[in-house]
Amino acid sequence: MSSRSQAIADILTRAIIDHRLVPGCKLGERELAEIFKVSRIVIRQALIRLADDGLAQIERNRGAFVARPSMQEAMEIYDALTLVEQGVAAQLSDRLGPAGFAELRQHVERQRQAIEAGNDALADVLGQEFHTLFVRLSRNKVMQEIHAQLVRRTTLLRSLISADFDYCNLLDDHQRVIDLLERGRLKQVMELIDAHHRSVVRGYIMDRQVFPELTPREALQPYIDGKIDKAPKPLRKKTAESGGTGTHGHVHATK
Amino acid sequence: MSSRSQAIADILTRAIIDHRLVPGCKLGERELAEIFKVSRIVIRQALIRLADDGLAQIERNRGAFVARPSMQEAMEIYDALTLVEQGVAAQLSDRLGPAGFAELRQHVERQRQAIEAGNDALADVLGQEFHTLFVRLSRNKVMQEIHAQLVRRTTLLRSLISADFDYCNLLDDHQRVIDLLERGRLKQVMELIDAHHRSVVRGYIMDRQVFPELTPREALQPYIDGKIDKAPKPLRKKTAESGGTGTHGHVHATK
DNA sequence: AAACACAAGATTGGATATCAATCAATAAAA
DNA sequence: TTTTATTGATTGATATCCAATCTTGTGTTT
Repeated sequence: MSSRSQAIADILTRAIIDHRLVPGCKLGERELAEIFKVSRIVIRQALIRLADDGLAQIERNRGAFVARPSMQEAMEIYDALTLVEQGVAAQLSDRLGPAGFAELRQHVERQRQAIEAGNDALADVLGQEFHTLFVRLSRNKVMQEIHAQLVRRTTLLRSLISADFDYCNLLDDHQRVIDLLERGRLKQVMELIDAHHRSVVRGYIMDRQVFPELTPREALQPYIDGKIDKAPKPLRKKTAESGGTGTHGHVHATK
Repeated sequence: MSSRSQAIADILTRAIIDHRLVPGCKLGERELAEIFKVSRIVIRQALIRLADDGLAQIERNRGAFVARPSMQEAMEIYDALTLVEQGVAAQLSDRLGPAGFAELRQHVERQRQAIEAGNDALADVLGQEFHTLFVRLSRNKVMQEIHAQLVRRTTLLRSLISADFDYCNLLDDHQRVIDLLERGRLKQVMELIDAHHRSVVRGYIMDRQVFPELTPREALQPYIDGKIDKAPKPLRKKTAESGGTGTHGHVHATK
């Protein structure tokens, strides 16, 4: 079993990517120590890990806060993500066998079903996981870790914006990536990946102010109680109502 | 000023990439605490940072050691580095202006002079820095940090191998990358980057045994005394004598 | 009333001492 | 010689304490 501080860092990470802890939220040592019932030092170690991961920012003598990336940094993160996924696509275009393509298609199918069922939260998660699966097929653990970190940071970014996503578009993109990749159309795949991420960034309107709806204690309690474990269930306020027909749950950017 | 643990992590990182601390070397908390004259807690925090960076490995109840990457991991690191630099090259092929090209050429010229002067250590460092400069020109801080971490890990890898490098070949590669990039030959640039890294990996013969020549105390003392500060001066046992003519310092893999 | 200065309180960064759990290595027994 | 116990050392973690610094609230001055 790994260390306590790592476990706490994992929980904090989950809470952040679940948008239960929003950017700018103070992560006080004493408060967290009480919540997790550990000493302040363990909390500090966890916060160091979060800061190294880009999810928290530690200011000397002021404490740690959930990171509040600038628009500039948001762009850089998406650029980096695009670069990584394009590179992986290039590698996979040579090396990916039928089993790999099958796995990708199966995943897309699962997401399609989630959308049909109107389960936006699940669809959101599956949409993210597609990218993770994509990179995992490269069989490069180092690359996987880099990519996972970037994905976490993009997930954090979503707390800062008031846009939502069009799951169908994203899903179609995934489907097309698979098709193009299988037919060896690498150039088109890479353009699609670029466009895919741009379509996400385009909707970004950074509201510098984010209102925390939960105190850290409220945000973290479910994880401690074990009420939230493996299956990610993001807490997202949907700004547009989710699709009612059950077949095409389009959700568009608001404002 | 940043935290003490960060400063110590930086020193340890420097000591590792300078090959003063070799893979497998035990990083005992008590010992390091005495060396740096801080408490064990600060050391532990520094070690956490190193582990997050992939330079150290923490085993529960056993302590921290300088990372000893497997051959598999070494390959993955180089693959990731190739992927990143190819991606950056693709970005730069659009966006890099004359000033950027001038900066690259100037750097290569400096390395050429170092080689002519027979200063292998400096040439080595400059050779590394070319890659860093290359990525910096992308103006993406997120990407820079990812790349810097990968470079640190490749530098660590060099402690594990008995091969040395042919500076001229690498320098020529750098020169050619610039030329090709300027002429918009992106495809060739990317092939060259791939070949460049492969030529490095090809010489890898991992000796699982590495003999520490310095105790941690000996390895770290110079940094504490401030005798080694900014300019990296790697301590490398050259397995072949450095070029004597002054114009072509070829150094080949041994054994 | 607004601006500034200053003191009190709170928080972080770090030190020290202490304890339990675990690993490593030696010593003892079969 | 192999196996088992014991001992010692190291890590993971806690509690307590202290100094430096930041925040805040108050009071004074203009």
